[in-house]
Formats: sequence, structure tokens, C-alpha cells
Amino acid sequence: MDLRAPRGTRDILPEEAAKRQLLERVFEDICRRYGYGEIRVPAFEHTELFVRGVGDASDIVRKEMYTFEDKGGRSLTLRPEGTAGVARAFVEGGMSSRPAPVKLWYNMNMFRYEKMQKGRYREFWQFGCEVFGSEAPQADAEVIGLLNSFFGELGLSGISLEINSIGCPGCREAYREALRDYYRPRLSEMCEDCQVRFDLNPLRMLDCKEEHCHLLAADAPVQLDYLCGSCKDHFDGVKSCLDALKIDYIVNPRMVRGLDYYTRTVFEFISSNVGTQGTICGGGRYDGLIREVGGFDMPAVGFAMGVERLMLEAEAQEINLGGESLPDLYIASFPATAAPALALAQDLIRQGFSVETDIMGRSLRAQMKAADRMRARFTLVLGETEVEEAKGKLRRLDDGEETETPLAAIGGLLETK
RNA sequence: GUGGAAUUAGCUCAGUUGGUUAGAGUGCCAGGUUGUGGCCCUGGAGGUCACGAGUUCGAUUCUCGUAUUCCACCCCA
Repeated sequence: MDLRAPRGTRDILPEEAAKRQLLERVFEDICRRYGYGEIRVPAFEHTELFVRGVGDASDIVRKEMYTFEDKGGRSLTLRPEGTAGVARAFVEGGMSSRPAPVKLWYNMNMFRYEKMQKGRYREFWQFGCEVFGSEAPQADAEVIGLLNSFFGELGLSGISLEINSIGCPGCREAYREALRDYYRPRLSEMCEDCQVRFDLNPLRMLDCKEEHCHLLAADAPVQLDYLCGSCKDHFDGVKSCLDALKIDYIVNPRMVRGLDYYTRTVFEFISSNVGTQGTICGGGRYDGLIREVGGFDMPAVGFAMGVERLMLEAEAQEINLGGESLPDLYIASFPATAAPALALAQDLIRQGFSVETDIMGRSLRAQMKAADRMRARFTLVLGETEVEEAKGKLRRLDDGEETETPLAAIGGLLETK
């Protein structure tokens, strides 16, 4: 029996948990300032939600879902992404009757059955935002701007933004046909995957890595040339907003996202520090999804960011995410004064300080070593004399300076020294 | 899902051309006398050498399988 954590899952030990907490705090705070409210949705949903929402042509639905049948015979799936569930909750919770736009953020774990690699896990976490109810390019620009602010506040740099427009269903169909017309005479030269993609989703043929397919893609027609008037205007609107926000971007006409629900704007934030899993964040517009999951027509735009990839990026850029919480005071004691020491520690903890005391039954010397090792700011030796006279010496560990003080005044000294 | 590499102490790694009780550094615990940390010294705990089979008198070492991780694809966050 293998008792290790299952493939693709990982433990987050205290040091890493503290760092992630910092990322979470920064993200939450940014979202709050941009006017987004938090949403939490179930970790599993009816399988059909993801099949309809994410799309049965997507790799996620075709081969990466953790699907199981519960004891009631329902087919359920651990969420492989957040948007479908959030969209479902938006409809089910009657949020479509709230004043538009409705702006939501989340921080949730996701599950995909994938082969492991650095930055790619079977259980992973995503920060995400969704804006419901606005068709305007300003909404697209706002979520991109939020991300840009987020990376900026973390001190991350060198993350490039790529954008594209894949059009609405109308102009996309025109483009699909143009693509098929281009590829049809060349189909026999192409790889097996692409022959499948030809019928299923010819857009995916564009970023095939097979050498020959890749060469053919270079001359293939580009979606941007097939945008209808309103989609073109929309894309121009997004770009001019990004310009106004002074956000650099690269238009990548070959970018295709893996989820079927996207319309018009798609974008990725890409880093070179995360190995081949360089996409830290991906998003776009999904104007048809709300109807797909049972609501009325409702435009929406959002993104999801891989928290583990963000961590790798922060680590690579040597961003200080903190992670250590040091005690203000270590109270050393003797067997006869161990109980009063515990009581004094409790008292100071209730005053808001971080205080450690010996729960190992160690010698004084060993307690001092322990205090040093955990890098406590101060120590106080609480012996019988100190207890009787209700005063003691507060010793600052970095320079050894000692201050005589009544025990009742320790809190004040910890604050000022 | 395809191809390749790796797996020895909590961590980073040596090592065994197949042969008694498997090593280092670091970390951890204790001690270096009676109430004071960092440096230093001494001692200790901790490994079924990833797991399971096979070959062999004998396997941590060779072979196969499995698991896990990593790399390149695929794909994505």
C-alpha cells in the first residue's frame, strides 16, 4: 500500500503556505479595490455542466476530467476549471438580476488528469475573475488591467501579454470554412492529430507543433482577417484601452485557447521562467457561456491564473514573499516556574504578541539555544525570584542588551524596543 | 496519451567493479556542572538504499515490473 500523496498532488508545508497566503492577500486586496466580490462554488458539479460549458471538443473534456458516479447514480466531475461553475452559480443564484456588471473573483483548487511536469499538477489552484453583463471592450481591458496591477504590486516583471480575437460564432464560422478551404488540399500531408482537428476544431491545427503542420500554418489564413465589423471594432476597442492603460501587448494571431467557450478576446500572460508551462494566466471573453449553462444571453469576460506557476515565477524572480513569523519573546523557565511561565506567555499572547515558552522540559541552556534558533526578538528568564518579585530582565537577542522590567510592563517594552 | 532520465538519512548528495554492522555535510535531540543563545567540542536518534518479483551461495548494486518525480512532446493554469 502506497501511502504517499497521489500523483500530481502536493502538500503545502508551513513555509510555502505563508508565501501563498501573501499572494492571496495581494490578489484579494486588488480584487476588492477593483470592486470584485468573492465567490466560492462546489468542487464537483454535474459532468454535463463541464461538457456543455468547457466544450466536448476540448482536451479537458475529452481526456482530463476526474469523473465519477456517486451512490445515487449521478455522473459528477471534479471541477477542471472555475468559469463553468461560477457561471452556473451566477445563473442559479439569480445574480443576473443584479445591477450589471457583476464582478466576481475566486481562489479555488482544480483537478485535471494530466501527466505531471513542473508547473502542471493534477490538483492545482487558480485565482480567477469573471465580469458578467458587459459587452464593452472596457470590461476586457479592466480584467487585463487588474492582472497587470497585480503583477506590478508583487514586483514581477518580464511577463508578456499576448492577445488575439477569435471572433463571434458568426465570423468564426466564416473563418473555419476559410481554414478548411486552405487545409483541405493539404490534409493528406498533415499529422494524424491534425486530421482529427480538421473536422473537430480546425483552429487547433494552427498551433500544431509537428514540423510540417507548423510550416503549413505559417501561410494559413488568419482569424483577424475574417472578423466581422463589430468584432473588429471590439478588438480595436480593447487595444486602445490597453494603450490608454499603458499596458504592452503582442497581438498573436495564432493564439487559440483550449476551452471552447471563448469568443472575441483571448489573452495569455506568459513567462519564460516556468519551463514549458509558461502560461501563468489565461483568459478571455465568453459571451455564449451563460446561455449554455441555462441562463439568458449575457456577455462575460474573465481569466484564471495558476497559483503554482505564479509561485514558480515569483521564486525565479527572487520576489520576497516573506513566509517567516518570528516570536516577539521567548520565556525560559525552570521546572518550578514552568507553569507561571506558561501563564505569562498566555497573558502576553492575549495582548497580541507572539510568545513562545518551553514545552519540551529543556534545560535553561537548551531553551536559550531554542530561542536563538527560532530567532525570537527577546528572551526573559523566569525563575523563582522573578516570579516572587514580579519583575525580570528582558534580553534582546541580536545585541544582548538587557532591560530590567516589572512583568506587567513587558508588553509595553515589546512594543517600543 | 508518446518518448527519455532519475529515485540512498528530514534536506543536499557520495558510495558499493555483487560480499560482515551503508557514509558525508546540513538539520534534529542531548551533554560540555550549579540561572543565559550565536562559535566550538562530544555523544545520540534517524535509512527494509522507492516498492515488488527474478538471476545468484549472496542484490542497495544486475534484469524485469510497478510507483513517484523531472525533461521533451501533447496540452494548459
